[in-house]
Amino acid sequence: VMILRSRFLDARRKRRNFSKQATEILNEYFYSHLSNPYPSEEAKEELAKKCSITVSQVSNWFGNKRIRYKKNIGKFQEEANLYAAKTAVTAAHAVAAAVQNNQTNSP
Amino acid sequence: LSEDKEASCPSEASTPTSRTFDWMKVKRNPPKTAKGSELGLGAAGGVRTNFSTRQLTELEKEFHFNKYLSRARRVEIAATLELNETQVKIWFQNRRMKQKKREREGGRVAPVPPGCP
DNA sequence: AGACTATGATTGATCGGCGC
DNA sequence: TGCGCCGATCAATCATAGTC
Repeated sequence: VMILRSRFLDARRKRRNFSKQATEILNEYFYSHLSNPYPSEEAKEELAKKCSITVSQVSNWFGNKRIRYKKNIGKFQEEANLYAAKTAVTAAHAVAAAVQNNQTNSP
Repeated sequence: LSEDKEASCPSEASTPTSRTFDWMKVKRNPPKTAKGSELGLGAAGGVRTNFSTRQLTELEKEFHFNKYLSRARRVEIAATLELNETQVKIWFQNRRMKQKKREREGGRVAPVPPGCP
């Protein structure tokens, strides 16, 4: 197998990391759906659009993320808490906004 | 539509985050690539087989001729390339999916890489 | 510069569902 | 009851990008 992996055909493998924000969006979805991180085809399309990447890349990202996450959950603990807190803040803002609406719409 | 809440029965106590959900426990059965008996070679099953360049070239050539294989053709190719009929079948299966994927998102721009040389 | 790690892509093979 | 296929996923690996 030391046989030269004539993968020179995979020149397209010239990988480029996703933008910081794209990774941010993907991680946000992943950790806010940690109980079932399997986005539907529609969700993948939406994420792809937001991240400016292809649906396949979104699939690859989740595939790699799931495997690597369960391979070493501890290694992602910090990251998990970070995004958990982030979504909590977002939720808090939503609640605050809802309250505001309530006060202004139904006095 | 309500979202998925408790998709399963995670393990016992733990922090709100990082509970062990069922998807994290999923384990695939090892490949059963054992060809007949394989007494002589140690290419036993349980391991992902690496197709040689020759095998891939032949399979690719055949694929261009037929996207789908007949039973007879499959037997022929499997014998010629020293692979299981299942491996040949699966290869074509995967190859078709790969083709579909390339067609699906293949029609895009990018023929001109701006600054490179 | 070199070693080590993070990460996107590839791919042989599995899983569940469908049709015959 | 079994087989081939599809679509999604797994899991191991490849090759490169990033960090130290």
